Amino acid sequence: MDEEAVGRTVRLAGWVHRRRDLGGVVFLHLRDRTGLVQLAFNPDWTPGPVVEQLGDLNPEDVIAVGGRVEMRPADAVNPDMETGRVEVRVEAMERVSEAAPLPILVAIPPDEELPSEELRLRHRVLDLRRPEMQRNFRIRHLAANSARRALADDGFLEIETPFLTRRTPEGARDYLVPSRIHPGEFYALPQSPQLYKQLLMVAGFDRYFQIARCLRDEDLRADRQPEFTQIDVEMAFVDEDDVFAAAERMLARVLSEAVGIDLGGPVPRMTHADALEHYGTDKPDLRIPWRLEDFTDALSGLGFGIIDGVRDAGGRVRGFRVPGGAAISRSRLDSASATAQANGAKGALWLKRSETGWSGPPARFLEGEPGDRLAAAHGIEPGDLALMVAGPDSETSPSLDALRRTIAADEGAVEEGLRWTWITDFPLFEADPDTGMAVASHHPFTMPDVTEPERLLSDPFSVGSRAYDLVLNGTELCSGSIRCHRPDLQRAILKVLGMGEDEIESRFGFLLESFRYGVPPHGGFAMGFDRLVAMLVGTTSIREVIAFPKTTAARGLLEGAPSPLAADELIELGLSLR
RNA sequence: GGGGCUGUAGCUCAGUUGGUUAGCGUGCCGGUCUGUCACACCGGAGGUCGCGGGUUCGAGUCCCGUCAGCCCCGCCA
Repeated sequence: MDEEAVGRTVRLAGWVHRRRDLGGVVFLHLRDRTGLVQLAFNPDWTPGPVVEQLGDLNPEDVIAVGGRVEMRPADAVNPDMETGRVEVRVEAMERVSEAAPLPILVAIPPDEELPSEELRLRHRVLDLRRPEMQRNFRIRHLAANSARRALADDGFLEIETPFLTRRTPEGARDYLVPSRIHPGEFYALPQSPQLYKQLLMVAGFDRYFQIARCLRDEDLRADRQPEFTQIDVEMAFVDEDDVFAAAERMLARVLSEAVGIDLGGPVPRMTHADALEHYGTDKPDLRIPWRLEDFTDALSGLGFGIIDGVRDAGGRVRGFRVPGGAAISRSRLDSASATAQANGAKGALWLKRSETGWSGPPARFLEGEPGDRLAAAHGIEPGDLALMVAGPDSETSPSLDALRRTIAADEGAVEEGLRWTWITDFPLFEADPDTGMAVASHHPFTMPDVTEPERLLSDPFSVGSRAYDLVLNGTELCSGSIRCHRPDLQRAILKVLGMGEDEIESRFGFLLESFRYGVPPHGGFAMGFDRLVAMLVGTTSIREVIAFPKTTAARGLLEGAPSPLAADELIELGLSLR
């Protein structure tokens, strides 16, 4: 609908977005998925009955009109509107459907806040009509299409896997489906197609992908929904370089075709150990220029009891320099200390350097040479702040990660743009903090970086893995690994995780059995599609890119899910409630 | 499971140390207006202050509980 249509007689249908009744002449914005266009009603070209009917029109009525596309008068052009140079001079109109008064507005004035998310979800069909939401889902569609085409062009085959699956108690809680035919037995909805895609590799499908729904019965967040979508990819006869290249080819195409962004060359890599050392987290936000440093040498042995005590206990003083941060107020530093405590540390230490000297808790130990040494070793200039946490790395890392992110956000130190990185060389196992038991740091089907099963059993925590994550701006977007295709290593891994022979057989026997008949080395990844799209449209809540999301209490407000079952329905399923 | 924020008209919000009749904007209804685009102007209707209990002469305001939404921790291989 633009200049090229001028002079044409058209028939348009859509929703009444907004109406401006000037008495003799009436303007109306008609809206559909493609946008807005102005309808002009004027007694000079609009029949009387149509003009009369206009008075009854409500916002969100569905109407169909016939008329002629014309240029607007020069002084009535709206440069803010895509179709603002033209209008449709209406000669006929039909009111197709009448809209009741709206619980929430679709045409929200520019200075008005959005309705509460509760109301937006309850009246989702109205919320989704807003042009912003229409744009989100157009981008989601483009991204899915690009990913599918990119993978297909790369030789991947799209194959579907079951929704009704066997429960695998590792990992997240499963959503369960009672079997009517087998009372007392349950299907599990898949947390991911992990095992099936490995079976497809054994089945000879070389390169598989699926845009797959995954379901996990865990507590929710802005970036976590009970059902979410992954671009699930697996390939045989590959190493990490092959997987990264495939992921990057797909990503480059999605970014370029959906939103016109350039991925910008190969994604850099960082080891898990380096990420923890320099950023305190395995998903660093590289838009923040500050890196963690070890201040232990510069600050210990000066008589500051806290620091010397931590050092003697094997801990370190780590922190980061905030250029110009000396201007940060005492109260904000106090709240920084609270942030550190909320993340497991005893508190945060701070030091400000001015032209005349140091201030902050350790300042009195820094008179003269020690202060100069500190400044030189860590590049601390007058006007800078150093924010530090003392303790074991297990406490300082999460605290410093939180501090680095909150202070950077406060100070406007988060740079624009997209900063991607692969995180590699994860440990195979982590110790459960409560029980000390080994748990898989990625998942139990990851290839260890050792070849002897004995090494796994004797010293599991020293074993590395061939797992990797793709991190964007501090968000884990994608995760994967080269899989363990050796039955002996796989059994050893499951043993380390605390399973006996019988349990291994009953839960994963089908996988290990398949490995007996010729299994190709394989690996892959799963990319969080909702998070990717959220990033593409510029939001952090994946509810903005899911048409009908659940609330944080896992309810569907629109349809009213979940809902109770009647007694006879329970009986048919062989269930009774406590 | 834990912590925090929010809940007042259809919607977005204000509401002072507890005090008389709870307000602005928008939407809705009625009216005027022939080039608007958040049209403008005039008039009107609209309230279980989330719900329950308590303190008080008196509670939107204070206390306890509860429900809902959101954010975070735990959890999410």
